Parts: sequence; C-alpha cells; structure tokens
Amino acid sequence: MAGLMAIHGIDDSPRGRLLSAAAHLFRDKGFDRTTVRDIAASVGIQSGSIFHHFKTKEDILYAVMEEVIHFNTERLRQAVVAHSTGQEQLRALIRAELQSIVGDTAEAMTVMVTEWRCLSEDKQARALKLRGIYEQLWLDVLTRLHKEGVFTTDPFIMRRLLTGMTGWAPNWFDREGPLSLDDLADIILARVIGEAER
Amino acid sequence: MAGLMAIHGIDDSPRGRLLSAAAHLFRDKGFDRTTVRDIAASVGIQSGSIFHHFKTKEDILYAVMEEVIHFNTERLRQAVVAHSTGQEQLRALIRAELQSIVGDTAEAMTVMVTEWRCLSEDKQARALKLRGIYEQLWLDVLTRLHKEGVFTTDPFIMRRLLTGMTGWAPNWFDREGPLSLDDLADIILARVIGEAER
DNA sequence: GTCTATAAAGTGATAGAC
DNA sequence: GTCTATCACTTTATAGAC
Repeated sequence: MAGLMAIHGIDDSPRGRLLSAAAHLFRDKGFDRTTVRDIAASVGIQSGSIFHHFKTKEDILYAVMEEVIHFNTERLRQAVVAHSTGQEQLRALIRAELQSIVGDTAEAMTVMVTEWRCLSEDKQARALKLRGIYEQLWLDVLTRLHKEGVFTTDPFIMRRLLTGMTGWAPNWFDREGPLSLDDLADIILARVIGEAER
Repeated sequence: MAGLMAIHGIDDSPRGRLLSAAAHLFRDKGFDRTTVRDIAASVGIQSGSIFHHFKTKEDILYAVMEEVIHFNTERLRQAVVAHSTGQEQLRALIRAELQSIVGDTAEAMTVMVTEWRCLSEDKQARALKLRGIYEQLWLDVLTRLHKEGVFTTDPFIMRRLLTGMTGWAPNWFDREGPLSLDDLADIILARVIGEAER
C-alpha cells in the first residue's frame, strides 16, 4: 500500500506492481536476501515470468531508485518555487524530504540509501548523476542562506548534517506517534537557523 | 589495517585476525555478498577451517558487533568521566562517537549500522541490550543539559538527530581533508547548544 | 505475458585425515 | 588447527510450450 504507489498512482501495470512489491521486499529484507521468487510470489506470478519485464534482478533495483529520485526531485523543485524567502524554502525542503523518507515513498527511499552498493558501478554512476540534480536544489538554497549570514557553517557540510538527520528518521520516527512531520521539520530547521538567532 | 585492530591491539590470534578481516569485507561488500571463502582467503586459510573458530557465518557478524560495542561503550564512559560540566561531556561524547565511526573502529561500526538486519532476531535482541547501555550514556548527559535549559528539544529526539549526523559521516568525511574531527565535533555540538546562545 | 522445467553456478557447512 | 573433498541446497537466468 505504500511503496511506489504514490509514483505510479493506482498503477495496475505489471511493471508498476512489480516495482512496488520489490521496493517493499528490498526494504524489509534487503536486496540480497530478496529472491526473484519472493518478488514474483508477492504479485502472484512465477519467478521465470519476472524476466519478461526486467532483464536482471539488479535492473529492478535500479528502476526502483530511478523512479523515486525523479519523483522526489520534482517534489523538491515544487517546494522551492512555492516560497520566496530562503528560510521558507529551507523549511519546505526539509518537510519535503521528510515526506519522501518516512511518508509516501518511504520504502523506495530507504532502499536507495541502504541498498546503494548492490548496484553495479555503471548503474551507481547513472544514479549518482540523478542524485546530483536533487542535491543541487538543496545546495542552492543553503548557499543563499549562508551568504545572507543565516548560518556560518559551510553549506556542503550543513547539507550532510541534514542528510544524516532526515535519513536516520525511518529508524525511529513513528507516524502514529505524537510528533508530527511538521514538528520534526521545525526541530531540524532549528539546527540550521538556530545560529542566526544568537 | 584499520578494522578491529584497535580492539585487539596487535592481536595475532586467529580469532582476532578473522574478525578484522570479516569487518573489512562486511563493510566493503556487505554481509550477504561476503562469502566464508572470501574471509578465509584474506587470512590465508581454507574456507572449511573457518568453522573451527566460529559455528556459523552469522556468529562472525555478531562477534564483530559485540566487540565493537563493548569497546566503544568503554570509550564513551571515559569521555563522560573525564569532564565535569554537561557541555564538556557532550562535546567529548560527540568527539568519541566520531572517533568510533570514522576513526579506529570505523569498519566494525559501519557494519553494525548497515548489516544489523542480517542478524537473527535472537542475536539482534542480544546486541540491542548492549546498545542500550551505550545509548544510556548519551541520554544521561543530554537529559542533564535539557534540565539545565541548554536546549529545549526533547533529549530522545536530540539523540536521534545526533545519531543521524554522526552516523552519516562515514559517507562523506575525508580524514585526509582540511576538516578535522575536532572541527566536525564542534560543528555538530553547535547544532545542540546553539539554542542556548540565542 | 505467463507457464514449466531446468541449466549453471555459487553457497554455508560437515567429515575425517593429518 | 588446518587441509581436502564434498554434500545439500539455493540462486539467477534461460528455453520453449501455450
């Protein structure tokens, strides 16, 4: 029910269902411990039939990552253009990334972080180019705030600290708990702009 | 050369060499993609000989984690007792965790984070108890600072943000680069106590 | 586009000699 | 404590019928 549904909508294409199922299994058990039999079984076909849709098991992993990066890069872009001040943009970026990472695309995003090295070097390089676009959106906003004197830490380092904070959230954040994603976004935002309020 | 050498010293016991080699390979290729043949070859023995020292491949993974937790819990404890004020203790904790995670025990620590789910549930539970002691050292210091009004965010959440920031460091921090671990510790510390200086 | 059947290769672990 | 040899099993991927 979660997975890549947000990307494909209610996508009943075999490819869409396979990617959703794969994202779910890869997140639960990891890429290596998930067999093509597992994936096939969870969409109700036989293992051999998988290879009509994807050439290799690794291609499935790459497809999961590619789609989730594209989808979330677009979400990040929307977050930037929806606001005018740097601080508003940064808050929107944090909120959007949290949504990606513990919200509607949580499974695929987690897979991208944790199963990265299961990709061959070629595919890692291709995925890295896509991630570069995503990261540039962050760096543009952070660099602007840095120039405005909102914080003094190097923007590249600040981005890495932010990546750590949001990226670890799936390991503890409880969507049913008392803390909302908006709350968490504000708490993380304060780690950045706290400096400005000294 | 790194690995668990710090723990075992110049430990030439077969077990020590096996654990160091395993930590290195697990970090490089992941637990599942590392074969017992790989581990055996890297210490110069045959694959069957491994099982004289460890009952299963998973036991090797658990031993790596157990040793690195024990070692780094002790390091954390030293960091606390070496200082008297809460802020000094927190800085020492951050510095110690960075040392664990990108310094002398980097390989084993990374393995603990990334290969956690490769442990059976039994062993996960056992390792979790050990990690609980480690985490309590953090929470004691953070709770003290919170009560002193040094920061307002919930100490549990603050610890999780810190875990994310330090835990992500292996993915970008360059020990040969211009930024020292002391510098990074100060930057991370400012994410916590920045609030106090408003 | 899915099925069945199977090839081809690699895996963790064991047994017994030395 | 290490070796050799091998068992029992699982894996990805393919081939061809339907």
